[in-house]
Amino acid sequence: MNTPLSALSPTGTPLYQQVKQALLSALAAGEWKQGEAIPPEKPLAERFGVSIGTLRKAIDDLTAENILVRHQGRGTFVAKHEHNQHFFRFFRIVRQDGEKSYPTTELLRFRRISAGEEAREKLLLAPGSKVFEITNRLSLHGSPVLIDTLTLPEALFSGMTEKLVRERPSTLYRFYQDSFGINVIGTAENARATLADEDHADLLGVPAGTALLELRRVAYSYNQQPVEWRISRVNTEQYEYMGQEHNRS
Amino acid sequence: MNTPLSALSPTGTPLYQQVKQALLSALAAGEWKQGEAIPPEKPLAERFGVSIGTLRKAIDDLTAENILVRHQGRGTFVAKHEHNQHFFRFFRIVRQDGEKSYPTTELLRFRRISAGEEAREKLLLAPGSKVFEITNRLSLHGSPVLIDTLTLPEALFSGMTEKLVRERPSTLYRFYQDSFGINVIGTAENARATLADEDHADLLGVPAGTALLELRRVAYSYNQQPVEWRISRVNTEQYEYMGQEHNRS
DNA sequence: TTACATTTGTTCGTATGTATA
DNA sequence: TTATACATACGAACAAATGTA
Repeated sequence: MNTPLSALSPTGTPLYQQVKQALLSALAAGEWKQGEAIPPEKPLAERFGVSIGTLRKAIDDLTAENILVRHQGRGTFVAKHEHNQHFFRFFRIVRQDGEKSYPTTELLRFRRISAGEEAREKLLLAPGSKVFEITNRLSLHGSPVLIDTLTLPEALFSGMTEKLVRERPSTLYRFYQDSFGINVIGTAENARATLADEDHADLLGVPAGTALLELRRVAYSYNQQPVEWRISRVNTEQYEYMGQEHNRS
Repeated sequence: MNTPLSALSPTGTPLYQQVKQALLSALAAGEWKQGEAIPPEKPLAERFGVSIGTLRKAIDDLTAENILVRHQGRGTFVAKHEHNQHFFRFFRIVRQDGEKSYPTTELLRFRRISAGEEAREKLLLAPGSKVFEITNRLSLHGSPVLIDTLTLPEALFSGMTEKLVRERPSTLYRFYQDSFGINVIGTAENARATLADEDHADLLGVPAGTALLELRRVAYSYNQQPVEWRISRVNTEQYEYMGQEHNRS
C-alpha cells in the first residue's frame, strides 16, 4: 500500500492533479507498457487513497491528452502512438468529393547536399550544414498527384541512406520514429499557388503551366525542434487540400 | 420552469449531452449574448432538472470548445468572439515574409439570386432557396490580393441590403453578429490551385492565366449550422495562406 | 444462447475549499 | 466581512459494454 498523496503534498495543487502526476510517474517508470491495461479504477483509487471520482478526473485529463485510452467494459489502456492513422494525421490531400485514401509513394531522388538558405532558416541550421534531400512522388487511386521535396538535417538523421528510405516498411514519419527516434508531433504549413515547371509537369503527367498548389511545411518534434522541411506541389484538378477545421462545436 | 430533459428524451444519449444541446439551443436563441454571464450552476441545474455534477459536465464540454468561459468566483460567460483578434482568426493571408496586416475591403457586387447547386449543398439549403451573393476585393498594403465571393442564406440574413453591407462599420463577421445575431464560431476550409480567368485577372491586376490559390470555406455557427459559403481567390505572388499549426505541444 | 462477473460510464447529492465583488 | 459562484472531493447507485463460463 502506498502513502496517501495528500500526506506528501498537503495543499496547493488539487488532489486529482497529484494523482495525474503519480500516474505519469508510474507510466514513465514503465509500470505499464504501451497497449497494456492499467489496473481498474477502484484498486487505483485505493492505492492512491482517493475516491473513484477523483481518480476518474485524473484519468479524464490523461485521456484528453491521448496518454490513456478508456474502453467501457474492458479497461483503461496506455495509448499506442504507432497506429497508421496517427501517421496519416498530417496527410491532408483528399479527392474533391471528400473521399480519403492512402497514397502510394515512389522515391525519385535521394541526395546529401549543403542546406540552402530557406532550408537553413526553417530548420534552424548553421551555414554549411549538410542535409538529406529526398524527392518523392505520391499517387492516389493510381494516378500521380503530388511531388514532395523533403529536407532533413543530417545531424538528426545520421546514418540515413537511400536504401533505408526505399526499403522502409512503413510511413515516413513512422520511419523517423523507429529508425532515428524522432517523433513528429506537429506541423506548420503554408500554401501558395504556382505554375508547374517542366520537371513537375513531367512527373505529374500534366502540361507545363498547370496551376499547382504549393504546400510548404515544417514538421516539429518535442520542444518545437524542427526536424523536416518539406515542399509539396499538388495537382488539384481532382484533389484538394483539406484545411483543419477551426473551432467547430 | 422548463420540462425536465429526461422526460423528453428518455434514454439513448447521456443526460449531460442533452443538457449541452439545450444550452447550445439557448445560446443560438440568443438567450444570453456574447460576453454575458449565464445563470449560476445551481439555478441552471434546477431549470434542466439535473444535478450540479451533470450540469457541470455539460459546461465542461462547452468550455473545452471555447463556447463558454468559466471564472471561479465570478460566473460562466458566453465566450466573446468579437475581439479583432478573433475576427481575424479566420483571415489567414500573410505576406511571404510572415508579416501580418489588416486588409481593406471594396464591395464589388451585391446580388440576390437562387442558390447554385454547390452553395445549396454547402449551406444545406432546399432547391430554389434565395441567397445573397457578395463579391469583395481585399487589398493588403494598398495592392489587391484576393477576390472573395460570399454566399449567404436569405433565411438567416433577412433584411440584408447592399447599403448595409457597404456601410457596416466593422468586420464582416462582426456585422453578422451585430445585425443578424449570427455568430461565426468555426470554419472548414479547403484549398486548390486555379488559373485566373479574365474577370479575376482584371480585378487583381495580373495577367490572365496567373496561378491563384482558391480557398473554399464554410463558416459555421452553433450546432454546426452553416451560415456562409465563401470562395476566395488569392494572388500568392507576394502573399501566402498560413495554415493552422497542427498539434504542437 | 444464456447467465454472470468485471469494468467503465453516468448521475446523484453533499460537503468543503477558493476566488471574486 | 459577507455573500455569491465556481472548484474540488467524496461515495453511492445504477446503466452499459465486454468477455467468459
